[in-house]
Amino acid sequence: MAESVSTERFLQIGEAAERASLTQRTLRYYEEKGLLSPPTRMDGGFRLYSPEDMERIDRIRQLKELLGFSLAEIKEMMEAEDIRLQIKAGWRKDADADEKADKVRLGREATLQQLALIDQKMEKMASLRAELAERVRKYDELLLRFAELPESEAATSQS
Amino acid sequence: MAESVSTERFLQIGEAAERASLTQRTLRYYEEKGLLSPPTRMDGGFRLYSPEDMERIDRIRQLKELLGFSLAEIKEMMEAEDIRLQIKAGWRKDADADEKADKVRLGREATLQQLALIDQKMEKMASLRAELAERVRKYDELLLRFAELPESEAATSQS
DNA sequence: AACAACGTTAACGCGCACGTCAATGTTTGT
DNA sequence: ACAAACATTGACGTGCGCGTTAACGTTGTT
Repeated sequence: MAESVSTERFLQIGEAAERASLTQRTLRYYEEKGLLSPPTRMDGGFRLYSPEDMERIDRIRQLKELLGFSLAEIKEMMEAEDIRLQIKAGWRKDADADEKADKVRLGREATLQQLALIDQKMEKMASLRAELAERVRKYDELLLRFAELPESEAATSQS
Repeated sequence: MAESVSTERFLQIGEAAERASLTQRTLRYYEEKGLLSPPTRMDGGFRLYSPEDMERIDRIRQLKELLGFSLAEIKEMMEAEDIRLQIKAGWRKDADADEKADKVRLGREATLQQLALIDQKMEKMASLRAELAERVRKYDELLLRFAELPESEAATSQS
């Protein structure tokens, strides 16, 4: 009844996949590609995903779907996540304060990098958005002119 | 010296590709897939891209790189662009005012759809951004505590 | 002990979005 | 008239991100 890995909150691949809205194949694939560190296993060899694993999986999904990064790119970017999860998991007792501070600084830097990327992308999106909004304005303008001159030739427009 | 298609502002595939930061293969591929309507040709068969074609190509690039849509999705979305370019190119004289207004309405609707998609994506990005910013805040907090307690065990943090 | 439900690895397959020849034709400068 | 630069249409190749199938082992329930 009691497993070695404190069964609470650990999911095996079926539920993990479902909760993450991914397939089992995808989770195994991410592991193959080194995006996910090999999860703990049950005695029989079944994968057990920790809550931290689940967080990480979610982050991967966001980076991929939202920002459209390739798995290779994401692997690079996950440096920040790695450090954060290490910190959350509690410090190694063999590390002294200076070492810890260095890690935190690294995590901070990597996160700032990601923020910069996001800001860049949001800027471009905002400008695309503005362009489209302006376009709608022009459509509305045209429609108004149709409404005003019901039966005449409503100006063959240019710009 | 003078070509049939008023050579001004028309680019052949080499320059077109370079200006769009795409390859010639990609332009031909987009044409194959119906994302680009067959451009005009020189007498020898060389493709000539109009400024409108170039606009369209740029829009495709934006939708793909910025928003991460597949070419199939983009093809659907380009309905709006098609209508807009038809309008810019001047109305067909065989269409009456009602028909024109309908077209404009269609273009408007399609553009609004795209706006909605962008807004959706921007919202999600903003929330990811907030999450990362908060994370940086926590890093800074941690670093402050390291600075305050120079040599003691600086709290094995939890959340 | 049996059986369904769930998991494992390994291997092949597939659609997308092009890359990369190869063989050939066109345009342009001299 | 000829070469160098540029283009054309196939056709096959490629990397990514998984899907799918096969053969087999584990877990939980009855």
